[in-house]
Formats: sequence, C-alpha cells, structure tokens
Amino acid sequence: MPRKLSNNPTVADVARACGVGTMTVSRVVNGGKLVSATTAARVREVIAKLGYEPNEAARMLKGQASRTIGLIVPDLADPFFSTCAHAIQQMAAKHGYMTLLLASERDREREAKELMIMKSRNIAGILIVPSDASCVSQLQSLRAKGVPIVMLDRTFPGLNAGEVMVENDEGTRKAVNHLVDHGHRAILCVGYDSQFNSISQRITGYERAMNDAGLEPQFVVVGEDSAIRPSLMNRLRGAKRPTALFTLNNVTTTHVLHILQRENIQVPEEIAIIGFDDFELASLLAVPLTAVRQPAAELGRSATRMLLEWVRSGGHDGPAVSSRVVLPTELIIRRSCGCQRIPKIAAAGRHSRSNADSIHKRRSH
Amino acid sequence: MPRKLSNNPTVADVARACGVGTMTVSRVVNGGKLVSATTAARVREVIAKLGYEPNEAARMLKGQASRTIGLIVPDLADPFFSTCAHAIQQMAAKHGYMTLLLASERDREREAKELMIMKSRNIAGILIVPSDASCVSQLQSLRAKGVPIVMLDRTFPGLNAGEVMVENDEGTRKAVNHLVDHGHRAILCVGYDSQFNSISQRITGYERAMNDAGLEPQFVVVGEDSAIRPSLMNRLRGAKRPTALFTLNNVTTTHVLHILQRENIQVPEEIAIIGFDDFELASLLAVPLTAVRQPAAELGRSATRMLLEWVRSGGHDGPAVSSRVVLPTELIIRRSCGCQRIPKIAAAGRHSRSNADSIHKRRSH
DNA sequence: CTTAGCTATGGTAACGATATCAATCGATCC
DNA sequence: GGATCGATTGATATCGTTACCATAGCTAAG
Repeated sequence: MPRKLSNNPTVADVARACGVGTMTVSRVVNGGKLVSATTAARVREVIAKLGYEPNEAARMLKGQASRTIGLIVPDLADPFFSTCAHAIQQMAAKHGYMTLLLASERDREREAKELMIMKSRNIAGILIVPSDASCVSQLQSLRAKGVPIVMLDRTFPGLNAGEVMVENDEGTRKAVNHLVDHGHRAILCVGYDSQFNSISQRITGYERAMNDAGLEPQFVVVGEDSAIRPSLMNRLRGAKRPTALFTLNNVTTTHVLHILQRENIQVPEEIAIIGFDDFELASLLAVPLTAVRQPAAELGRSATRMLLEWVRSGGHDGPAVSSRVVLPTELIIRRSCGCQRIPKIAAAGRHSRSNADSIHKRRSH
Repeated sequence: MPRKLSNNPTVADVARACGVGTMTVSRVVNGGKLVSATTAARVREVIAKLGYEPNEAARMLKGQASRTIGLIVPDLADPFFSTCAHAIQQMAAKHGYMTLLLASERDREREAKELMIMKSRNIAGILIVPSDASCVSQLQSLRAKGVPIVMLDRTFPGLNAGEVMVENDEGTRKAVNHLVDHGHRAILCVGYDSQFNSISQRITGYERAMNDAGLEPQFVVVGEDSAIRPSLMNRLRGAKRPTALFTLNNVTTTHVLHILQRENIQVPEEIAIIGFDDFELASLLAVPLTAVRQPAAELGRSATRMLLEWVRSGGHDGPAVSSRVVLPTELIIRRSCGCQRIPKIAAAGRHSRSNADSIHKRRSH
C-alpha cells in the first residue's frame, strides 16, 4: 500500500483515529457548539497527539476567511515603516492573524503586482502605505469584491477604505512655532516632492504657520532626495540665508544632517533644525535632534484594530467603527532647535525614562 | 450576510470562453511547451481579457511549490534584521517568490507557533534567524518533510540546513586589536548572555584576541539588556577601571551609549568604545562610532540565494550548493575608538561617498 | 402514541488547479 | 496500407476543508 508522502495528518486521519466523522473534527477545530463535551475532549486529545494542524490552503480554497492580512509598505529599511510593521505584525498575531508583508520599494509596478498577488490569495484584508496613486484602481476592484482595506500614513481619495494618519499639520505647526519662538525669521522647508497627502499636509501646515507668523515661506522641495544637496547649499550661500530648517521626514532629516556635517556647519549655532519624524538615535546624535514624534507603533496598532474589526464584521461595505483616525504628534525638544541644556534636577541615582532625554545631561562642570 | 466574495474567473471560465479544456489553460499559464502556438495565443488573450489570476490556494492544496518562502526574524524593529528582511524580500520577489514574514519577538512559544503555521501552509522553504534552541526539533520535522531551511546570522547544530553567518571571530579580533593598538590594556566586553553561537563566537574571538595580546579578558555579560547598567557602572567605578569597551551588538551599543551620555562620561577621552554591528546613524552620533560592519543586506541575499537554489533543485536532502557561507566583516573606523579626525584632503566640492565618513569632517578652524 | 423540536453526528459535494491517463489527429516509415 | 510516432488536447480523480443536507436518537408537547 503506497504510503502518503506528506505526513501531515488531516481531518480524515483524526476522524479515523477517533472513530468519528470528519465534520465532527472540523466542528471541534472551529469551536463549534454542536459537539458533545465528551466527543470534543476526545477529538482534542487525538489532535494534540497527532499534531494535527488544519491546512490553510484547503481552508482558503473553501472561501473561508484566510486568517491572513496583507501589509504593503514602501520600504522596510526605513525605521518608521519597520516600526509600524512590527506593531502590526504583533497585534495581528495576537488576534490569530498572519501577516503577509511585502515591500513595494516605492515602485508603482511592484505595488501593482503585489496587490494582484494578494487578490489571488484570498487575503482577509489589506493594510497599505500606498506608494503611488495608481494603486487606487486596483484597490477599488478589491473593495468591490468585499476586501476590507485600510490606508496608513497617507491616503488617496476615491476609495471607500479606512484611513489612519497623524496630525501632520498640527505637528508641523508646533515645530515651526517653536522655531519662531527662538527668534528665527527665515525658516526653510526641506524635502522632496511627492503625491502624498501626508507630505502635502506638512507643507501646507508649514505655510500656514509661517503666514500666521507674518513670515515668508521658503522651500527646497525637489524631485529626488539626492537633489537636495545642491539646492540647499545654494540657499545657504545665497542672500536670504535661512537660519533654521524644517525637514519633511526622517530620510530627509538624516540626509540634511549628513550634508551639514560634511560642510562643517554648526547646529544649532549656525543653523537650527527640526525634523518631522523622530527616531531612536535622535538623542545620541552630535546635536540631539528636536523632532516631531509620530506614534508609529500606535499608527500600526490603530490600523490593525480597524481592519480586524472590519474583517470580523463580515465585510460590510464600509469600515466598522470609524473610517478615519488621526493620531496626535508630539514635539520632542532636544538641542538642534537651539534650546539650552537644562541642568539636572533629579537626585543623582534617579534615572527616569522620560522622553525629554536632554535633561539628563549635566551641565559641564 | 457575508456574500460570496471571490468572483474571480477560474480556469474553467477561461476554458469555456476559449472553447478548450481546462488543462490547456493550465498548461498555458504554467508555460507548458505542449500547447500549439495559436491556441496558446488565444488562451493568453482571453486570460488577459478576463483578468484571470491562478488561485494560489488551489495550487498549494495540490501540493505544488507554493512560491512562498517563510522568514522568521526575532525583531523587525532592530535595524539589522529589518535590513536583512528588506534584502530578502527584494531578492525573493525578483525570483517570483513571496515572503511570509513573521517576527518571533524572541519568544520561544511564538516561534514554535509560527513554525507550525508555516508547516500548515506548504511553504516552499524557510529562512530563520532562530531565537531559541527549542526550535530545532520543529525544524527537524520540517526538514524530514523535505522543506529546505536556511539559518541566518546564528545557527543551531543537529540540523541538515543551510547556514549563513558573518565572521564574528575575525571581526571581533579586528576591533580588539585596534583598541590594543591605541594602547588600551583594560578592555571590557559588554553584552547580554545568550545561547547564540554568533554571540559566543564574538565572545571567544574577544578572549582569543585579548590572550594573544597578553591581556586579561573582562566581561559584563548579563542575562538581560536592562541589567547592563548597574554592572557596567560598578566596573567603571571599581578598581581595575576599563579604558575601553567592546559591545557585542547594536542594541547593547546604543544602550551603553545612552548610559555613558547620562553619566556624562566622555568618549573617547574617558573611555573608548567599539561596537559590533554598524548602523546608519553611527557617523552622525555625538561621537561617531567605530564599529564592526556586518553585511546585513548581503547576508539576506546570500541566504535567499541558497534557499531558492535548494527549493528549485526540488528538495534534495541537503542544501544545493554550499551548506555554509561565512561573510567577511569590516572595521569602520570613526572616532569613538580614539582615532583623530583626519584633515580633509580632497578638493572642496568633491564629496566621495566612501564609508570612512569621518575623513569628511574638517579639523575645526 | 404520535408529532414536532431538539441535539449530536455523518455522508457527500463542492472550492480551483493539476497529474495522470487516454484520445485524437496527422504524418512518417517500412 | 498499416503501424508507429509525435504533438496536441480533454476527461477525470485528487488535494483537505467546510457547507449543506440527512439521519438518528431523544425529549416534550399534544
């Protein structure tokens, strides 16, 4: 008798070993209430003994909820996204969902292909940090099939999907106002152009804050990150030299810091800088960076929560609870904005884990 | 009511629309050579028109190669692993493979559960940065079923699996020797204890390098990262105060840097430090960090290459080409080891993208 | 006692793609 | 001419699970 190669036990194996039918096993596995307690116990025992695991492929084939959510992010190497992904993965797992994580590499075609893949996999729902407006049509077709979708960090219109963003405008305003309070009048906004509303919200937030302060907005917003250097240096050597910078995201921030370092421009003495998006090492930098902190992990968690509720509600034609969440941002003040070090107040030996890490640095003798 | 979700066209739909059999369609889709050119063209046309995509679940169910590889990493928020994951994802996609990415959170049970999940999903192969020795038995059972497995960064014995590591010993030796060359005699090795051979290789590498230099090894290697602070401070206040630190990974490095910052201990004047594992912002730190760079992306690529070759070879009972790859490391010299800034030599305006970023910093006026 | 209404169970048919085998059609070869 | 071969194609069984319906036993109501 030809033994089967795949040793994975199936419902049939379990059923045979228990002397019951496959449906009974299936019901036990799926927590069905229509099984007697004694039978259920016996089945569970055999399941444990054989190490049975339901075959997800077969479940999917039957059109079940696949217990897998798809996540598409532009770039896993960016700490902001990897933090999001981490939180999402964690929360999804807590609810028994797997995460199919794909990186679009900011490439329109990759993104399209990845959405196709998800379509062919009976994904229960999709979380996406969209990289290109062209994804909307594909997302629409997925929505039409009843697949719940939540967009993170940035959104595109024309889609009945969930949206989780941060207060880009308000966060920017805090940053700009802080620079203005320091007496800066020429504050330059630096970043790269994009179709994303997250960025445009930061840009308009910057404009409004500047206008409200009676100042004239100035931009170095170029097509590509690598194009920043010449434009920026041009401004810094030009007539209306800015005394402060506001950078639109963490990639730009580190890019600009590298430039300033190489050009030997002192921060904050020669130029102050505040960046949008905080990162872990910001406090250990040569000049600890003042930054607008985004709750990356909470962003991921909120989005996952929204998606899973929607998935579980059985795919109504709209997000379950609230279709749009906007999370607050926080200005983390360190040194790059020009704020002085604050003398240590707490008794020696106490080391609170507060966010305002700068206060822990003693004034030099 | 949860309506039927997938209206996706199937092989049968395509076949009907073409007036051919389902097998013909299947053959066209899979690039079979046994279809006439004219039929193939017609089928392809109809496929495009209907937007047919093969249902991956059905394929998996049939026991086909699932075109998905599983990746388990301890922690996505760690830049080292996220860089690996990024590279893996990219290379897998290039070869038409999806990546099922799971984070074990360094938790034994999570890891075990995730491996179960992969088992139930007809994964084509597994890449794993193992978090706990207990995973070996599960991996063995997967290997017994013919699933190719490659371990990254650290390995456990007793498994016929591929292995991709870095030169932990040699990298450590370079770091220690460099500190010795700076005249340091009391060099303390700091990190947290673990079952991982990557760490133990670093530790023995450190010991050997110290012994070779006629110096006595000293350790602060504790159970948990959070336990480092008291032990470290104890040493720094003690009799044989170390003049240099060697930290075993990037988490420990940043942890230690935070401690030194809070205690207001000057690097490298009061204490020098070299860390194992470089990271992007190392050059922008208050004191640019000298570090042993691991080729994280290359690590991921090598492992993926090995796995995919193995997968494609149809699952022989061993890794296809070479079962073990060891990648070289590089000592990136910046400032924290005590090396002076080197005056800028290149003409102003030239900005090479060399790794040794420290040379770009001009001597202060 | 019968009928309806339970509960607990099992049989069987899908889901969609593919391996296997068989069938068809020319065309070639002795 | 008949046999053989190759290329092309299709019918059917199968993978493991669950939906749907059927069955059996058993209680409560009429």
